[in-house]
Amino acid sequence: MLTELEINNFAFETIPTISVDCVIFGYDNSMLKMLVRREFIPMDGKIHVEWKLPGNQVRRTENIDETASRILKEQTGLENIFVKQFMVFSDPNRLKTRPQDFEWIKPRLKDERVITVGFYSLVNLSDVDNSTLVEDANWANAYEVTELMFDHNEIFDEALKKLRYDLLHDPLVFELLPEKFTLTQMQKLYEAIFNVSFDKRNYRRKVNKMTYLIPLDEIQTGVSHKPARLYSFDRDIYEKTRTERFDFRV
Amino acid sequence: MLTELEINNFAFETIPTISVDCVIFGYDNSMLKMLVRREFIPMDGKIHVEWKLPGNQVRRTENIDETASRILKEQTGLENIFVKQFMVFSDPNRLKTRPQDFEWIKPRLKDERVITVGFYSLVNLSDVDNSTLVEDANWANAYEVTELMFDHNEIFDEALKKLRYDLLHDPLVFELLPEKFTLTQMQKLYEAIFNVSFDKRNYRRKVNKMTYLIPLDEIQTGVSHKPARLYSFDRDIYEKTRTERFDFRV
DNA sequence: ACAAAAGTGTTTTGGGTACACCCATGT
DNA sequence: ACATGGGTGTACCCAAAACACTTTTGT
Repeated sequence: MLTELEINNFAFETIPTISVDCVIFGYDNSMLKMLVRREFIPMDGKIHVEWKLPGNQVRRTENIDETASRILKEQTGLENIFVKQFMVFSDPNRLKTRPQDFEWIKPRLKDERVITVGFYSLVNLSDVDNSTLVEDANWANAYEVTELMFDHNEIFDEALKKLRYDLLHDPLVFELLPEKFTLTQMQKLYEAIFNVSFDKRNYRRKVNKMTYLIPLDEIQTGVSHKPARLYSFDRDIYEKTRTERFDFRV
Repeated sequence: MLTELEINNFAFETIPTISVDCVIFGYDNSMLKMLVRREFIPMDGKIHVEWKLPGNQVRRTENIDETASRILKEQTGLENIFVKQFMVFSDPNRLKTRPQDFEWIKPRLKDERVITVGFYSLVNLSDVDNSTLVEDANWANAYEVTELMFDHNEIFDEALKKLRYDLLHDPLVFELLPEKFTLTQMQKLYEAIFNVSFDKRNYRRKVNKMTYLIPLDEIQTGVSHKPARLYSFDRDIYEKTRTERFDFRV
């Protein structure tokens, strides 16, 4: 029989040699952003300032999706957000390519060899209460990512590739849009993530065929131009009408 | 200074809490197959006969792709074969859902919690010397997979999904075809893997646009019908002419 | 009246799909 | 001569892409 303390200790205990790193994408004002964390590393008599992806170790009681959701909650305060694993990074020297990186992580390790699972996630920045954002966190422009610790630039590159692929095949856009949105907001979001631009008429013809995009009896307010109609996404209709060969490409 | 023995021990030492499992697909005679291994598990006074995917632990000196290639070499004798990671399986209870599974793996564990990385691979069965095939290994019909140990049925299902997806986007078919092949052999291969059939004329019109499919001045011999022209795959031309939006779909 | 974004149709081009017959070879 | 798979062309439909003007609102 375990005491309550022992049970708690077990619940929070992490397993060695594996971790989870998250690329958290956010969208705001036509810009695609990503969350990075700052670390101060004292070494050789000076303080190194470095940036990294948020990450953590895996607890004995959770699967890796739960680890990723936990990281997301810690960093953004948000729960029930879509997270998706996309690749494992396992270079035996991945923690040791730069001395300051290893200096930072050494006291946190149970084993010097750690394999990490990359996750990406999508949040709507208007949902994030930036006043509660962890102090050393920052939303960086996803197209101007600076040098990150460890293999985190490689992890980011793969995340962006996978995000783009998945957006073409799953209704992920709606994770980033508000409940009610205009067709132009939706178009701008695709354009930001793919760094391209679409013809408005062709774009609208295409999305008008999507039966799960519901036109509401409601229009924009507070804009100094012709107000646009609002739409919402009906996940039930989407699930019922999606076909095996469905191509979400816009 | 380490002795040679100590260096060797380190080289073969494996890391805890992570493993690699391989779904090895093989093609032969219009059939898609997969490699499974038999295990005999004595428990409760009887011998359980169970099947599982080939898998192994990760050595301290290798990355997970090297682990997968090593498993492939052990099982099929083949080297330099394409292997691809597709998903991580991390349910905290994945080793314990059936008592006989855990009984088998228990003596092999450094830690009761193991997260596994799923890989798939493709081999041409005419390249495999079946006389050297490990005794307890068997090429099973990929469309009639029986119950496997642990979460290996789930791993297989995901592997087949990923294989099909990748075949539509990368020149993977050529891993399964001989050096020189006919267009019908290629078509039959797609049909076996996707479990569908294509119209011969439409299929040929499509592949004729692929500039990296080189028609040879050579035809089939030893067949009792009009001999077909042989083709080969030119990877250089493929790499040079492939575009971002290229769609390999047939 | 002006600025700013909403909204709307037509034409051209290329790919997907459906469909049936003759050809070259071995036996 | 026959059986077997090899090899070919045409017509229809639909989706993608290119392209410009009018409408509605706030200021």
